[in-house]
Amino acid sequence: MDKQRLGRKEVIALLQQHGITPTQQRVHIGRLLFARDQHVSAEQVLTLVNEGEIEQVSKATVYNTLNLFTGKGILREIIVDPTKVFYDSNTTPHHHFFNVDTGELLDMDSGALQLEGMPSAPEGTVPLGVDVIIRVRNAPSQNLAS
Amino acid sequence: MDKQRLGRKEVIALLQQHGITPTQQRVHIGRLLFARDQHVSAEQVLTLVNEGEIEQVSKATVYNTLNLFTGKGILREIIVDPTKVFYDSNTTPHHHFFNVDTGELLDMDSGALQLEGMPSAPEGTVPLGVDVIIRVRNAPSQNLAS
DNA sequence: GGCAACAATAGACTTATTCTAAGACTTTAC
DNA sequence: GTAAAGTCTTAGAATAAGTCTATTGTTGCC
Repeated sequence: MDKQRLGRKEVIALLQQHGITPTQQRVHIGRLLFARDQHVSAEQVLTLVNEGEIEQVSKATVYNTLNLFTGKGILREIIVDPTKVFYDSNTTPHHHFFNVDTGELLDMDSGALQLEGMPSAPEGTVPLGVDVIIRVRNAPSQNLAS
Repeated sequence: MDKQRLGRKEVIALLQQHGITPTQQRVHIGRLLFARDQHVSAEQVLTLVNEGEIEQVSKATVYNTLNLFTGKGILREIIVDPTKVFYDSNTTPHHHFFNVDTGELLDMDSGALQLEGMPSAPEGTVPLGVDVIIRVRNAPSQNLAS
């Protein structure tokens, strides 16, 4: 996980476009998140954001901000690990591999998987989105020494 | 959630077929779970299993048993709700709707949704299964009073 | 019957996330 | 510029799902 950053201006613009007041800490968090497509947990964000920097952000604010961004649609929640939530800074439609051995989450080549014959949502509900997760496990180590 | 039950004999046979020693509490839990296809949380199982009965099962045993059944393939874990894990007593391939407003989990008509062009698992991993979840929310109440 | 292996238990513990109550910052009105 | 109102942030307490530990109970086997 490198420490690449986005410019403040771009992040501020992004937040404002989505009706989010760009406070210092939100911009700070946003700069880390939106630097590139990535999967992070709240704890990782908390660590990154306070890494040897002057600006400190509290745990509560990290959680508030991640939830706010998710609600506004600029971040996507991924629920695959029973012990914690991941956040994906890529909100375009795509799917994931989840390695249950390592806890790693990987993007699937977009376009690789097509869904055919999507059923309509149950009575009285409207669809929010589709999550497809292919659960994988480390291959048993056979002939790894070739 | 009604209290329908399966016969002890059938559950014992099922457990033994999967190499599980059929102890009293495992059979008790199994009778509730396998009475029909359903989605339950560990807490629900704990409540059900101790509902006005003589036989009591501890929390630790409920968790141990659910994990054991999942490992042996007679129960399926469904991770959709960030606050808890659901267990599905229907282990045949099928997908789900998840209502984020109510926390309800519904089966999707099997065969409704087809996956085309499944990509291969990443290097060094083997696939375990595919989870498809359509997230829905309660429809905003327009013209409900017709 | 006695023993070894396995299973169940109560309750303490862990950990991600949320809540609470207080203080700090911003904005607007004047 | 100042004050009131509203919005954010914060530390730390609270919550709750799930796991662990150390002990006791069960079961099959000779």
